[in-house]
Amino acid sequence: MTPATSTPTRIDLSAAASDLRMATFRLARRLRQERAVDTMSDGQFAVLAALKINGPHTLTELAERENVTAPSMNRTVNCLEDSGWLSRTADASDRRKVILSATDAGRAVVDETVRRRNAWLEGALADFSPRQLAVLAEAADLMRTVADR
Amino acid sequence: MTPATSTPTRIDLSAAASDLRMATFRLARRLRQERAVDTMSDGQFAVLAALKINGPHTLTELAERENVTAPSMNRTVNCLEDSGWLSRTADASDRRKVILSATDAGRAVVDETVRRRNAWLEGALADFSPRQLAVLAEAADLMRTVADR
DNA sequence: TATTGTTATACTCTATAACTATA
DNA sequence: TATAGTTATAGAGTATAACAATA
Repeated sequence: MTPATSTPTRIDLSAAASDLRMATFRLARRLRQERAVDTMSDGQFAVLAALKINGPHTLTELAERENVTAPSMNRTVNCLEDSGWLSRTADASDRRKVILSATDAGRAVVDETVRRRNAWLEGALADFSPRQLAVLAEAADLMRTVADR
Repeated sequence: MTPATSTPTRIDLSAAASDLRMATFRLARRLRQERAVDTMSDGQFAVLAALKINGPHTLTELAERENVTAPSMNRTVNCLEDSGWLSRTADASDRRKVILSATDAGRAVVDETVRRRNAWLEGALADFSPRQLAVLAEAADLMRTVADR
């Protein structure tokens, strides 16, 4: 805005970056500790949650979304299918393709896992004021923007 | 504290927790991609950074800190030692113990990685307004508070 | 006997290469 | 010939069990 704020802003940028980097790693580490009891692996959960939230996908779509190879995703999908959380159906228009969908049980597992993983953080956030929660909500949005660059 | 406000607050709390948790993991994952040495794994870097920042540790201390078993940490330490980034020295007072320290080269690798991650994040934050940077700065402070619970 | 570090071995996750079926 | 999915096999990383040295 004004010249008086432009120089501090440049200094703040470097400090803000360093602070945000350290805070992000520390919170990620703490959150990882709290979910150590989970039965499903991170990769399996990410796939199941994507299917529940964004609807059915093909194998290649899931592999690209999660940045893994098709054989690796195929193994993850096999595990989820063996557990009854995911089902394969043939694509009528292109018979090379297989449509992957979360089953009712799979959707329930996603909800339950999200609830459990959120529980600790919700407890921690309960001490904060509505204004502080709003700050965190806006920051989360900005962080997602940064991460998707 | 009326029923009219308590219910919306509880809903916001759950959503804020979920958004913050996902944003934190995504940003941490993106930041971890910025490294000084491609051959070093995330686990190896975390150990080396801990030794550089918090000083020498024993094997058991490192294993507990990183939430892995002693044999697993021993393997990580062996890799870092083979690369010349970490050194073992005997503990004079208790000869069962081995003191693990980052070498000069190891400290330099940590510094370079931190520098790269900060530079990348600064570039990403450059698009934001002073108000948005202030939001991120306050959020970083709150996140640190949560992580230290 | 308990603790610290280490080795032996197995399991999980991911990757590359090769194969089958379909477009 | 190219694409979608799958199987075969190998390389990291982590785990449990067993062992050696020291307290």
